[in-house]
Amino acid sequence: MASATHLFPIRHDAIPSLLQKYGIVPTTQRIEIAATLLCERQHLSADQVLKRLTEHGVSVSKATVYNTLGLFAERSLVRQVIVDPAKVFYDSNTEPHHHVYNVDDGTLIDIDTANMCLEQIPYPPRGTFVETVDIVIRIRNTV
Amino acid sequence: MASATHLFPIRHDAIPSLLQKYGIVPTTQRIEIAATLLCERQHLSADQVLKRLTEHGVSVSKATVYNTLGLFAERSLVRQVIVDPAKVFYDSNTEPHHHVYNVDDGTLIDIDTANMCLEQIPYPPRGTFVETVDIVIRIRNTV
DNA sequence: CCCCGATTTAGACTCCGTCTAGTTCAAATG
DNA sequence: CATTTGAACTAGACGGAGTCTAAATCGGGG
Repeated sequence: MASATHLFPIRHDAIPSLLQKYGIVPTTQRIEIAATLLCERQHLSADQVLKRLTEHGVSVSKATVYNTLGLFAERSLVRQVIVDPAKVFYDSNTEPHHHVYNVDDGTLIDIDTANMCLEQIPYPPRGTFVETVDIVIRIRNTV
Repeated sequence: MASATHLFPIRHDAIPSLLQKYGIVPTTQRIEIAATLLCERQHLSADQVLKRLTEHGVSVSKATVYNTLGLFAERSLVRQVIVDPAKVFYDSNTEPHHHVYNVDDGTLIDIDTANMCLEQIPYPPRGTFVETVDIVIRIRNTV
Protein backbone atom coordinates (compact mmCIF):
# COMPACT_ATOMS: atom_id res chain seq x y z
CA MET A 1 0.00 0.00 0.00
CA ALA A 2 3.04 2.24 -0.53
CA SER A 3 3.03 5.45 1.41
CA ALA A 4 5.55 7.60 -0.43
CA THR A 5 4.96 8.45 -4.06
CA HIS A 6 7.62 7.22 -6.41
CA LEU A 7 10.05 9.49 -8.17
CA PHE A 8 10.66 9.97 -11.88
CA PRO A 9 12.32 8.67 -13.86
CA ILE A 10 11.74 5.13 -12.65
CA ARG A 11 14.36 2.58 -13.61
CA HIS A 12 13.04 -0.44 -15.42
CA ASP A 13 14.54 -2.87 -12.93
CA ALA A 14 12.92 -1.00 -10.06
CA ILE A 15 9.46 -1.84 -11.34
CA PRO A 16 8.95 -5.34 -9.94
CA SER A 17 9.54 -4.19 -6.39
CA LEU A 18 7.39 -1.12 -6.98
CA LEU A 19 4.50 -3.31 -8.07
CA GLN A 20 4.94 -5.51 -5.04
CA LYS A 21 4.88 -2.45 -2.82
CA TYR A 22 1.40 -1.78 -4.19
CA GLY A 23 0.29 -5.38 -3.68
CA ILE A 24 0.49 -6.27 -7.35
CA VAL A 25 2.09 -9.53 -8.46
CA PRO A 26 4.78 -8.46 -10.94
CA THR A 27 4.17 -10.54 -14.03
CA THR A 28 5.98 -10.03 -17.33
CA GLN A 29 3.06 -8.15 -18.88
CA ARG A 30 2.40 -5.98 -15.85
CA ILE A 31 6.04 -4.99 -15.72
CA GLU A 32 5.97 -3.99 -19.39
CA ILE A 33 2.76 -2.01 -18.97
CA ALA A 34 4.07 -0.28 -15.86
CA ALA A 35 7.34 0.52 -17.62
CA THR A 36 5.45 2.10 -20.50
CA LEU A 37 3.30 4.35 -18.36
CA LEU A 38 5.60 5.06 -15.45
CA CYS A 39 8.75 5.92 -17.37
CA GLU A 40 7.85 9.58 -16.98
CA ARG A 41 5.09 11.90 -15.84
CA GLN A 42 2.49 11.47 -18.53
CA HIS A 43 -1.13 10.79 -19.38
CA LEU A 44 -1.89 7.85 -21.62
CA SER A 45 -5.09 6.11 -22.61
CA ALA A 46 -5.22 2.31 -22.54
CA ASP A 47 -5.12 2.36 -26.31
CA GLN A 48 -1.99 4.47 -26.36
CA VAL A 49 -0.29 2.13 -23.92
CA LEU A 50 -1.18 -0.83 -26.10
CA LYS A 51 0.11 0.97 -29.19
CA ARG A 52 3.44 1.80 -27.55
CA LEU A 53 3.90 -1.76 -26.39
CA THR A 54 3.21 -3.09 -29.87
CA GLU A 55 5.58 -0.53 -31.40
CA HIS A 56 8.32 -1.71 -29.07
CA GLY A 57 7.76 -5.28 -30.16
CA VAL A 58 6.10 -6.24 -26.89
CA SER A 59 3.02 -8.35 -27.44
CA VAL A 60 0.32 -7.94 -24.81
CA SER A 61 -3.37 -8.51 -25.41
CA LYS A 62 -5.89 -5.69 -25.33
CA ALA A 63 -7.78 -7.27 -22.44
CA THR A 64 -4.64 -7.46 -20.34
CA VAL A 65 -3.79 -3.81 -20.95
CA TYR A 66 -7.27 -2.70 -19.95
CA ASN A 67 -7.43 -5.01 -16.94
CA THR A 68 -3.95 -4.13 -15.77
CA LEU A 69 -4.44 -0.39 -15.98
CA GLY A 70 -7.68 -0.83 -14.07
CA LEU A 71 -5.82 -2.84 -11.44
CA PHE A 72 -3.07 -0.21 -11.18
CA ALA A 73 -5.69 2.49 -10.64
CA GLU A 74 -7.53 0.41 -8.05
CA ARG A 75 -4.26 -0.07 -6.15
CA SER A 76 -3.41 3.65 -6.46
CA LEU A 77 -0.27 3.06 -8.44
CA VAL A 78 -1.66 5.32 -11.14
CA ARG A 79 -4.58 7.70 -11.31
CA GLN A 80 -7.55 7.68 -13.65
CA VAL A 81 -8.37 11.01 -15.25
CA ILE A 82 -11.86 11.39 -16.66
CA VAL A 83 -11.98 14.54 -18.76
CA ASP A 84 -12.81 13.24 -22.21
CA PRO A 85 -16.08 11.48 -22.87
CA ALA A 86 -14.34 9.20 -25.37
CA LYS A 87 -11.60 7.67 -23.25
CA VAL A 88 -10.00 7.37 -19.85
CA PHE A 89 -6.49 8.69 -19.26
CA TYR A 90 -4.08 7.08 -16.84
CA ASP A 91 -1.80 9.47 -15.03
CA SER A 92 1.59 8.27 -13.86
CA ASN A 93 1.71 11.09 -11.35
CA THR A 94 -0.07 10.13 -8.13
CA GLU A 95 0.87 13.17 -6.09
CA PRO A 96 -2.07 15.48 -5.35
CA HIS A 97 -2.58 17.72 -8.33
CA HIS A 98 -5.21 18.85 -10.77
CA HIS A 99 -5.54 19.14 -14.54
CA VAL A 100 -5.82 21.55 -17.39
CA TYR A 101 -7.50 19.96 -20.37
CA ASN A 102 -7.41 21.50 -23.81
CA VAL A 103 -10.74 20.51 -25.28
CA ASP A 104 -9.65 21.40 -28.82
CA ASP A 105 -6.52 19.32 -29.12
CA GLY A 106 -6.91 16.84 -26.27
CA THR A 107 -3.80 17.99 -24.41
CA LEU A 108 -3.79 17.26 -20.70
CA ILE A 109 -1.38 18.91 -18.30
CA ASP A 110 -0.88 18.75 -14.56
CA ILE A 111 -1.13 21.70 -12.24
CA ASP A 112 0.08 21.86 -8.72
CA THR A 113 -2.44 22.07 -5.93
CA ALA A 114 -0.33 24.70 -4.21
CA ASN A 115 -2.29 27.91 -3.72
CA MET A 116 -5.45 26.35 -5.07
CA CYS A 117 -7.13 26.37 -1.73
CA LEU A 118 -10.44 24.63 -1.74
CA GLU A 119 -12.43 25.48 1.33
CA GLN A 120 -15.66 24.23 2.68
CA ILE A 121 -15.96 20.96 0.91
CA PRO A 122 -19.39 19.72 1.92
CA TYR A 123 -19.76 16.66 4.09
CA PRO A 124 -20.38 13.53 2.08
CA PRO A 125 -23.86 12.05 2.55
CA ARG A 126 -24.30 9.40 5.26
CA GLY A 127 -22.84 6.06 4.31
CA THR A 128 -20.41 7.54 1.83
CA PHE A 129 -16.86 8.82 1.90
CA VAL A 130 -14.88 11.11 -0.34
CA GLU A 131 -12.56 9.23 -2.65
CA THR A 132 -11.11 12.09 -4.70
CA VAL A 133 -11.66 15.75 -5.40
CA ASP A 134 -10.87 16.47 -9.01
CA ILE A 135 -10.48 19.92 -10.44
CA VAL A 136 -10.41 20.23 -14.20
CA ILE A 137 -9.79 23.51 -15.97
CA ARG A 138 -11.09 23.19 -19.49
CA ILE A 139 -9.41 25.48 -21.98
CA ARG A 140 -9.87 26.08 -25.70
CA ASN A 141 -7.71 27.61 -28.40
CA THR A 142 -8.52 31.17 -29.34
CA VAL A 143 -9.78 31.40 -32.93
CA MET B 1 -26.89 34.50 -25.97
CA ALA B 2 -29.08 34.95 -22.89
CA SER B 3 -27.45 36.58 -19.93
CA ALA B 4 -29.72 35.56 -17.08
CA THR B 5 -30.10 31.90 -16.28
CA HIS B 6 -33.61 30.62 -16.55
CA LEU B 7 -35.70 29.64 -13.59
CA PHE B 8 -37.27 26.32 -12.73
CA PRO B 9 -39.81 25.04 -13.39
CA ILE B 10 -39.95 26.14 -17.01
CA ARG B 11 -43.37 26.20 -18.62
CA HIS B 12 -43.63 24.20 -21.80
CA ASP B 13 -44.91 27.13 -23.82
CA ALA B 14 -41.97 29.25 -22.71
CA ILE B 15 -39.51 26.95 -24.41
CA PRO B 16 -39.64 28.24 -28.01
CA SER B 17 -38.67 31.73 -26.94
CA LEU B 18 -36.05 30.35 -24.60
CA LEU B 19 -34.45 28.47 -27.46
CA GLN B 20 -34.49 31.58 -29.62
CA LYS B 21 -32.83 33.53 -26.85
CA TYR B 22 -29.96 31.06 -27.15
CA GLY B 23 -29.85 31.32 -30.93
CA ILE B 24 -31.48 27.97 -31.51
CA VAL B 25 -34.22 27.55 -34.10
CA PRO B 26 -37.12 26.04 -32.16
CA THR B 27 -38.19 23.01 -34.14
CA THR B 28 -40.72 20.48 -32.91
CA GLN B 29 -38.04 17.98 -31.88
CA ARG B 30 -35.84 20.54 -30.16
CA ILE B 31 -38.79 21.81 -28.16
CA GLU B 32 -39.61 18.30 -27.01
CA ILE B 33 -36.03 17.57 -26.08
CA ALA B 34 -35.69 20.86 -24.22
CA ALA B 35 -38.94 20.24 -22.41
CA THR B 36 -37.71 16.83 -21.28
CA LEU B 37 -34.42 18.06 -19.88
CA LEU B 38 -35.35 21.54 -18.70
CA CYS B 39 -38.54 20.70 -16.84
CA GLU B 40 -36.50 20.62 -13.65
CA ARG B 41 -32.97 20.68 -12.30
CA GLN B 42 -31.62 17.30 -13.29
CA HIS B 43 -28.85 15.38 -14.96
CA LEU B 44 -29.77 13.13 -17.86
CA SER B 45 -27.72 11.24 -20.41
CA ALA B 46 -28.69 11.41 -24.06
CA ASP B 47 -30.00 7.88 -23.77
CA GLN B 48 -32.19 8.77 -20.83
CA VAL B 49 -33.64 11.72 -22.71
CA LEU B 50 -34.42 9.49 -25.66
CA LYS B 51 -36.03 6.93 -23.39
CA ARG B 52 -38.25 9.52 -21.71
CA LEU B 53 -39.35 10.91 -25.03
CA THR B 54 -40.25 7.45 -26.29
CA GLU B 55 -42.11 6.68 -23.07
CA HIS B 56 -44.17 9.83 -23.53
CA GLY B 57 -45.06 8.76 -27.03
CA VAL B 58 -42.82 11.35 -28.64
CA SER B 59 -40.85 9.92 -31.52
CA VAL B 60 -37.45 11.50 -32.08
CA SER B 61 -34.50 9.73 -33.64
CA LYS B 62 -31.36 8.88 -31.70
CA ALA B 63 -29.21 11.05 -33.95
CA THR B 64 -31.41 14.06 -33.34
CA VAL B 65 -31.28 13.63 -29.58
CA TYR B 66 -27.50 13.41 -29.59
CA ASN B 67 -27.08 16.28 -32.04
CA THR B 68 -29.57 18.48 -30.26
CA LEU B 69 -28.10 18.00 -26.80
CA GLY B 70 -24.70 18.76 -28.29
CA LEU B 71 -26.12 21.92 -29.82
CA PHE B 72 -27.73 22.95 -26.53
CA ALA B 73 -24.42 22.52 -24.75
CA GLU B 74 -22.53 24.44 -27.42
CA ARG B 75 -24.99 27.32 -27.03
CA SER B 76 -24.78 27.14 -23.23
CA LEU B 77 -28.42 26.31 -22.75
CA VAL B 78 -27.36 23.22 -20.84
CA ARG B 79 -24.10 22.02 -19.40
CA GLN B 80 -22.18 18.86 -20.16
CA VAL B 81 -20.96 16.95 -17.14
CA ILE B 82 -18.16 14.49 -17.74
CA VAL B 83 -17.75 12.33 -14.66
CA ASP B 84 -18.46 8.86 -15.93
CA PRO B 85 -16.26 7.27 -18.58
CA ALA B 86 -19.31 5.53 -20.01
CA LYS B 87 -21.58 8.46 -20.78
CA VAL B 88 -22.04 12.22 -20.81
CA PHE B 89 -24.60 13.85 -18.56
CA TYR B 90 -26.49 16.98 -19.53
CA ASP B 91 -27.25 19.32 -16.68
CA SER B 92 -30.29 21.59 -16.89
CA ASN B 93 -28.77 23.87 -14.29
CA THR B 94 -26.42 26.38 -15.92
CA GLU B 95 -25.71 28.46 -12.85
CA PRO B 96 -22.16 28.13 -11.55
CA HIS B 97 -21.96 25.04 -9.39
CA HIS B 98 -20.03 21.84 -8.96
CA HIS B 99 -20.80 18.16 -8.59
CA VAL B 100 -20.69 15.26 -6.20
CA TYR B 101 -20.61 11.98 -8.05
CA ASN B 102 -21.27 8.68 -6.36
CA VAL B 103 -19.04 6.28 -8.24
CA ASP B 104 -20.82 3.23 -6.85
CA ASP B 105 -24.39 4.01 -7.82
CA GLY B 106 -23.94 6.69 -10.48
CA THR B 107 -25.79 9.39 -8.54
CA LEU B 108 -24.88 12.94 -9.48
CA ILE B 109 -25.81 15.91 -7.32
CA ASP B 110 -25.13 19.63 -7.55
CA ILE B 111 -23.30 21.60 -4.93
CA ASP B 112 -23.26 25.31 -4.61
CA THR B 113 -20.05 27.17 -5.32
CA ALA B 114 -20.63 29.34 -2.27
CA ASN B 115 -17.76 29.04 0.18
CA MET B 116 -15.80 26.83 -2.19
CA CYS B 117 -13.27 29.51 -2.88
CA LEU B 118 -10.82 28.53 -5.53
CA GLU B 119 -7.82 30.82 -5.53
CA GLN B 120 -4.88 31.14 -7.77
CA ILE B 121 -6.16 29.51 -10.87
CA PRO B 122 -3.14 29.45 -13.17
CA TYR B 123 -3.07 31.54 -16.32
CA PRO B 124 -4.11 29.58 -19.37
CA PRO B 125 -1.30 29.01 -21.89
CA ARG B 126 -0.88 31.58 -24.69
CA GLY B 127 -3.52 31.26 -27.37
CA THR B 128 -6.01 29.60 -25.07
CA PHE B 129 -8.77 30.71 -22.77
CA VAL B 130 -10.54 29.08 -19.86
CA GLU B 131 -13.90 27.69 -20.80
CA THR B 132 -14.96 26.07 -17.53
CA VAL B 133 -13.55 25.08 -14.18
CA ASP B 134 -15.14 21.86 -13.05
CA ILE B 135 -14.86 20.46 -9.56
CA VAL B 136 -15.98 16.90 -9.05
CA ILE B 137 -16.08 15.28 -5.64
CA ARG B 138 -16.10 11.54 -6.14
CA ILE B 139 -17.68 9.61 -3.31
CA ARG B 140 -18.21 5.92 -2.65
CA ASN B 141 -20.49 3.94 -0.38
CA THR B 142 -18.97 2.67 2.84
CA VAL B 143 -18.89 -1.11 3.51
C1' DC C 1 -47.92 26.56 -54.36
C1' DC C 2 -43.15 25.71 -55.07
C1' DC C 3 -38.36 25.90 -53.83
C1' DC C 4 -34.45 25.24 -51.12
C1' DG C 5 -31.66 25.15 -47.28
C1' DA C 6 -32.12 23.44 -42.70
C1' DT C 7 -33.49 19.67 -40.07
C1' DT C 8 -34.60 14.98 -39.18
C1' DT C 9 -34.31 10.15 -39.93
C1' DA C 10 -32.96 5.01 -40.05
C1' DG C 11 -29.60 2.35 -39.80
C1' DA C 12 -24.86 1.27 -40.65
C1' DC C 13 -20.69 2.07 -38.56
C1' DT C 14 -16.74 3.18 -35.23
C1' DC C 15 -14.49 3.01 -31.15
C1' DC C 16 -13.65 2.10 -26.21
C1' DG C 17 -14.04 -1.13 -23.10
C1' DT C 18 -15.84 -5.75 -21.29
C1' DC C 19 -16.74 -10.57 -21.34
C1' DT C 20 -15.99 -15.43 -22.23
C1' DA C 21 -13.90 -19.57 -22.60
C1' DG C 22 -9.88 -21.71 -23.39
C1' DT C 23 -4.67 -21.64 -22.71
C1' DT C 24 -0.44 -20.70 -20.42
C1' DC C 25 2.31 -19.93 -16.58
C1' DA C 26 4.58 -20.54 -12.29
C1' DA C 27 4.71 -21.94 -7.69
C1' DA C 28 3.76 -25.44 -4.47
C1' DT C 29 3.24 -30.21 -3.66
C1' DG C 30 4.17 -35.08 -3.65
C1' DC D 1 11.08 -34.41 -11.48
C1' DA D 2 6.13 -34.85 -12.61
C1' DT D 3 1.64 -33.17 -11.18
C1' DT D 4 -1.62 -30.12 -9.61
C1' DT D 5 -3.82 -25.78 -9.13
C1' DG D 6 -5.15 -21.21 -9.30
C1' DA D 7 -3.82 -16.92 -11.11
C1' DA D 8 -2.86 -14.54 -15.22
C1' DC D 9 -3.09 -14.06 -20.10
C1' DT D 10 -5.13 -14.38 -24.67
C1' DA D 11 -8.05 -13.96 -29.01
C1' DG D 12 -11.89 -12.74 -30.48
C1' DA D 13 -16.78 -11.98 -29.83
C1' DC D 14 -19.61 -8.78 -27.88
C1' DG D 15 -22.00 -4.43 -25.96
C1' DG D 16 -23.07 0.29 -25.64
C1' DA D 17 -22.36 5.22 -26.50
C1' DG D 18 -21.95 8.18 -29.94
C1' DT D 19 -21.12 9.48 -35.05
C1' DC D 20 -21.83 9.35 -39.89
C1' DT D 21 -24.25 9.06 -44.28
C1' DA D 22 -27.51 9.47 -47.62
C1' DA D 23 -32.11 10.05 -48.27
C1' DA D 24 -36.55 12.04 -46.76
C1' DT D 25 -39.05 15.76 -44.74
C1' DC D 26 -40.08 20.18 -43.07
C1' DG D 27 -41.31 24.89 -43.30
C1' DG D 28 -40.59 29.78 -44.37
C1' DG D 29 -39.76 33.09 -48.28
C1' DG D 30 -40.77 34.11 -52.95
